[in-house]
Amino acid sequence: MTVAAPPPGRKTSRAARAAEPSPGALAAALLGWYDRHRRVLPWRAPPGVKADPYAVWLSEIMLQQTTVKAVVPYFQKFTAAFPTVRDLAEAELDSVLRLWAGLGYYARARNLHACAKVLVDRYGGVFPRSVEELRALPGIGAYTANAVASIAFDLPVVPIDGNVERVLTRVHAVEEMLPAAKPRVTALAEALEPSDRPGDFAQALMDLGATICTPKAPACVLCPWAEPCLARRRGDPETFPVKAPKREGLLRRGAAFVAVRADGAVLVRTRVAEGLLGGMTEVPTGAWSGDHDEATSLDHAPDLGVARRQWRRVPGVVTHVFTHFPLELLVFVADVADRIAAPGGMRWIARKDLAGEAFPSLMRKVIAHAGIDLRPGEAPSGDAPAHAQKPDPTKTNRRRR
DNA sequence: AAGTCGTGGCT
DNA sequence: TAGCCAAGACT
Repeated sequence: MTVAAPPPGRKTSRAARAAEPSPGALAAALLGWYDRHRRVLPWRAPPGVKADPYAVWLSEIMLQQTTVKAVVPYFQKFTAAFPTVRDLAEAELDSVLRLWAGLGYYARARNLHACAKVLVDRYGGVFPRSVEELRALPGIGAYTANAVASIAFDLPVVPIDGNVERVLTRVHAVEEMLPAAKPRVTALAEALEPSDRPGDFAQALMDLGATICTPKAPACVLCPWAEPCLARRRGDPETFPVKAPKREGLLRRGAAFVAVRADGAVLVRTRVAEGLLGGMTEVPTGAWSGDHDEATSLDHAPDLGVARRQWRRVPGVVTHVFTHFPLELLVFVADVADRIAAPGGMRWIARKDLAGEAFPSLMRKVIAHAGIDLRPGEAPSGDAPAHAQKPDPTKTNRRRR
């Protein structure tokens, strides 16, 4: 199946074109590479062993727009806490969100839980074995349906993710812009699908994209598809895939309020179930807007019946970048008495329970900026209030100049 | 169908 | 450093 490398500075000759490997040969080369270089991942079954649909599904949901490195510890936590789909279905949503906290895209956790319930209620806890039924489940789109179908059930379908798009647009030098080129990429993938080992083929394509055909500085010399790859022949593999430039979001600002009781408890509330950080825990904040007025920040403080001057501004600002907008939060801290009641819709969280709360990363930054260490087993010792600790300069963004 | 939806690691 | 972007889904 090996094709002679074209001479340097070549034009694609008729002979070279005629010698292009067949789809079957390409698939065989990729599977051979996979057998030698497949990654060992916690959710991946050893060679020759059937994959566990639950592990495949859980990992695929976690891996949506998320790196393997970030997912691994979460996958471990989830499988330990919820060994089966039924365990997950029977859990409270809040306990799922607490375990998911920090991984981002929290709709995935809500849909994960909803999906587990449907699987138990309607499928007896057994994953359906068709793409159509999988696709109809909460949180499972075209990609994940194909991923589960191929990896867990060896159905002959190809999940098209960012890796596969990159590999195929490079091999074929697809100049059409994504996502417009998506149908073409799908066709290219389907043309390569081998009659056997669909699950390995899918994973091989993704491993190739993740370890060899990387966005920057692809390791073409190690690639099983180096010779037929048109992008490599052209010498500019990094230019593929062609994507439309995305415009940046506008900066939003706001104020966050960390009320700390004498016993160390912190005032929090739960965000609405849908939308940004839906269902997650937060300290009270004012609105996040492009025209936040610092002078009136305290107007948005929770009503604890304390004087305005009890709120002291922590120097610096917490910055956070969401996918579609950057955010700057001023942080105010107030020490209040133990007897102060939580305003409606809010509650006090004991110091020892802070680490386990469903705080998204943004809120962990805010709380850390306020001088509170969320790490479990790090209760403040002695007289100094927890928030009197010096803010960690590595996690705090002081205003420059 | 284009906008919404997180986060951290990498270059 | 400042952008880029990772095994996308949903509306």
